[in-house]
Amino acid sequence: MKSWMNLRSVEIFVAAVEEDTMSRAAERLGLTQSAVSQAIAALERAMGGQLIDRAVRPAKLTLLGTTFYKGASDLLGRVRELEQSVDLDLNKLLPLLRIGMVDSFAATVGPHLVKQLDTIAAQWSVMSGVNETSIRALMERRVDFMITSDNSHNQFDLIAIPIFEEPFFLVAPPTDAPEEKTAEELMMDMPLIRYSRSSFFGRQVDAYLRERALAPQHRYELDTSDAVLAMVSAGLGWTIATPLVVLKSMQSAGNLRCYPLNGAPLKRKLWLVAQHTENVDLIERIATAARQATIQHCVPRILRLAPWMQGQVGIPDSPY
Amino acid sequence: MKSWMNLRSVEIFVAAVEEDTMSRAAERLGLTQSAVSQAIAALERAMGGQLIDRAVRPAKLTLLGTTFYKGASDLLGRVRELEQSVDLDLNKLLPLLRIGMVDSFAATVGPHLVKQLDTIAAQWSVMSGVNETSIRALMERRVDFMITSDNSHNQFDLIAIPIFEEPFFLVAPPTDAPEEKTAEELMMDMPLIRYSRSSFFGRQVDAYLRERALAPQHRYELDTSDAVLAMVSAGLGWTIATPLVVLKSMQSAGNLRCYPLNGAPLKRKLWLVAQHTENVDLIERIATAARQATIQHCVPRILRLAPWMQGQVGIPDSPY
DNA sequence: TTCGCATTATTAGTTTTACTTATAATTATA
DNA sequence: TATAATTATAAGTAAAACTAATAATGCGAA
Repeated sequence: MKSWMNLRSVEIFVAAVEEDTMSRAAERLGLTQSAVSQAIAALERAMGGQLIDRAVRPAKLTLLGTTFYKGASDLLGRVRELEQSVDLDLNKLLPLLRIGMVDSFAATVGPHLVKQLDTIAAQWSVMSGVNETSIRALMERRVDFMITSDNSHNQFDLIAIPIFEEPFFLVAPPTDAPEEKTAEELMMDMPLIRYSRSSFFGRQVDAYLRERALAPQHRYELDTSDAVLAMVSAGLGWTIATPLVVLKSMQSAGNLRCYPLNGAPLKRKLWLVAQHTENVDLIERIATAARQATIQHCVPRILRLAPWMQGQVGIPDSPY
Repeated sequence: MKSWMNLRSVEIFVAAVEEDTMSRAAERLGLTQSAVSQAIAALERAMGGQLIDRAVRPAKLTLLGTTFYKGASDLLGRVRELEQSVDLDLNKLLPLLRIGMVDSFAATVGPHLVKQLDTIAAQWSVMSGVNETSIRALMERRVDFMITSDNSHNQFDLIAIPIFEEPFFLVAPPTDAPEEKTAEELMMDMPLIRYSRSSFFGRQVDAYLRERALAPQHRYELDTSDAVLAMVSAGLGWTIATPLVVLKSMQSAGNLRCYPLNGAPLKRKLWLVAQHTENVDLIERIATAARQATIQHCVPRILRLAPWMQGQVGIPDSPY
């Protein structure tokens, strides 16, 4: 059960193969020739077969040696990778940092986040298209980090840190009628302005409505949240949105009214997602900055917009 | 430069994560709780950060711990794989052994090889189609071993052991004329019976002819060597072949005459090819058996057929 | 709070392993 | 056959991995 292999002797053997002689391997590793000889002999004893044919000079690898060398040097490569992933010097500038963000986040928190982290990378590439914020972009290494609500990260081998949580709510045009209507009444009165189902956001909203058995008439379907909110603002109907989305579209949307949805609140969670080979300090630093920037620059504006949301927006609990 | 990682402490950490507590990990590894505690503390010191958050109970992994755990358990998996590739108990039967062979080998040496190795596997799958003897079949793991002349193994990460080497020669129908003709005269007198270019063998012959600037008329092209030799035997032309191919087609081909080719002899090398993760003892045992079977059962027949070939057929030097 | 329980940390001593120095043995080459 | 280069072996030392025993910590219950 206990494995006989240890990295030190594997490293010594690989050095011996690569340097062609044990003596040179010893030099490279800062050891005596004797140590190398003993380490390789021990390896051979452990695996029960010769790795090196010493009956000829220069010594040649046996078949066992050849196969083992391939696997071993591959293994050492992975060890180096794992080591690097836990100690990267963050005082040095990264040459390039590629990060994807859902567009509502990119337009609201994004600038503050980049400003705060400016010193960690010489060059930034911030992408906010739908394609660049799907887990696929991360898997295909088009981006290194991602702030997204796509929660399919748990199906893959990725690190995901919760950054921000915000409720969905109902957005309607301002009424001139003095009496307040409830969310339900509004939903009956006017048509739904829909998001395109090609976005994760749109599918999330659809799922919510289906779950509630709400099948409102929908004559309008648009593929950017700006356009959706502009329609609402023009009095053409209502929609479902989250604070960041509304914040982003403030200019184009003008005046809007926000109503809480009844029942258990549907929330959207934004995650910082990264490959698990990514350096940990770096992940943590980005996560911290993203949380801070959101709290500092957006939460106050959100609460001004809809005070009843107090306690519903914020940072979700850490999962690990 | 020298890496701080060692497999033992990685193993201990992984056990601790998987068993949830250090005490249980100690039990699983047959250690004291103290050893586990110390090993993990040492790891944390080496990488300069906490892996486990002990301020809460049950203890939770930190982010660093989470990322490290993923990489670490992956690494351990690869270590086990590497270990297994060098110690497989050949006294136990393999459940299934899939081996591809070029058809001339399968038909001549094949049966003797299988007979000799019968005890190593419970079930055999011997494949000799063109597709099953190309390196691709090995890369796609449709077969575990392969005896082939396809030499593209050096482009991939494969083990290749030379098994047998044999010269190409000219095959012509028996003449009734008492005077001996030279190979060149024969090639001028009669048409070439060609192998289909879809086989590796056919392409090899084509390359040879092109290199020699030989562009003989070829009216016949056939896709099995049996058919080619049957044509030759029927007096329709000449072809180029190797001993094993002729041996294989003896029955269908009847009487044939073999002439050496002039100039540097073109040889075909047969290799035993396998993934380098394959067990070494197994590779070596198959290679040895294949060589023996060829020498014992085919070389004598070849030399009876063409005594001048003495010294040109045999086992090439070992490369490692 | 205070106690008991479960877990982890620390200390000191022991065993094992990794390494060095010095010397012997092996192989290739002149 | 000597000699140059390389590898192996023996004996001793330093470092590490581990154990046993005990102390410290966090949690839940009275």
